[in-house]
Amino acid sequence: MGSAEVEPSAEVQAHPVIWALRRAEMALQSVKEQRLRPLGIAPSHYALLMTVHGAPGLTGAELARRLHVTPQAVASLVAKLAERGWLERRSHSRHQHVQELHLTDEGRKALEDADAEIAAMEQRITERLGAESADQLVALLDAVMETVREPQS
Amino acid sequence: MGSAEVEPSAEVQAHPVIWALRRAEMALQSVKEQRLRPLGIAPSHYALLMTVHGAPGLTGAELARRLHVTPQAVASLVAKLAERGWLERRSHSRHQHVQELHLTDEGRKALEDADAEIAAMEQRITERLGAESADQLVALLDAVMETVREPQS
DNA sequence: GGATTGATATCAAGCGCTTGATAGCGTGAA
DNA sequence: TTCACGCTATCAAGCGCTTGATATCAATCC
Repeated sequence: MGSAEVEPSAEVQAHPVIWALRRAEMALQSVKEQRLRPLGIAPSHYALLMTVHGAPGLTGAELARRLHVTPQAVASLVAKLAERGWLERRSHSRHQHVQELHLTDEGRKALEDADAEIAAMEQRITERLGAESADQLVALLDAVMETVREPQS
Repeated sequence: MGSAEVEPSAEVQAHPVIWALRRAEMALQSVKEQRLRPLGIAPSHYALLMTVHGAPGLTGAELARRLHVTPQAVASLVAKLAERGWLERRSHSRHQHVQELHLTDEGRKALEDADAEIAAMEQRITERLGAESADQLVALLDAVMETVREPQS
């Protein structure tokens, strides 16, 4: 126990923003996984369920685009979640071999439980930072994302 | 091409900080990989080389702890980099089966090239945000990390 | 001194994702 | 009508990492 909490200091000092971002995100993902594990839900499951919840009737391909993974990865995830009875595949009216994805009632319940955990994390962060700083953090992160995606100088 | 740039809006709205952080980090990692690819260096290679550079003579196990991966993953990486002639394994004086890791001159050169790319990213971000905001972003990210790691309320 | 503990490295198997390739089907141009 | 194109899903193989288990050796305890 007691993770050593060491870091590649040379890199941290050289590129503080990039490393602060990576460290924070890794910590966030790690805690997310710990909180979701008792529910039997992997972070990828949560992301998938959340996306289907926000856009019922999605196809696997569209889901893959939104999650930034390949259609094969989505197919594998969907198969597992469907087998658990959390997700339902209905064939599209026009295109029969296209599958529209919908949450089942059980799926909605599971998502609700998972989302409560994530919401608690978000709330603790917002409380600690304060609403203003939280908003500012989001704005700064968006700026970083835009900057980084701009064509290289 | 043209990534659709769509997002699971339900989740973004529900947990703005967590998602802004994830989006920004994913964008950062994606660009990092694109910039490193022409050099034949994966992000994991870069992180490993950087860590060995900052602490020459590290063992594989210690390296694994610092990179937050398993010793097996490190061993695989080290084997590849040693085969390329970028990394050298010297057996420890007392413990013969323990390997101390050192960069070769070629390894240092490769790391230099890679680091120039990452440094350029950091610089563009800092220029865009301004020094003050960049410092503030780092502070906010550190606060997020601390908050998230605190024992649950 | 000889057994136990702890840290190292390494072998083996599994998992989740990737790239690559294939097949079905609706749409629009020739 | 027909044929090429685009988007869907899916099969197959590979890769990087994980968990689990094992062997070796220094340090420590009895």
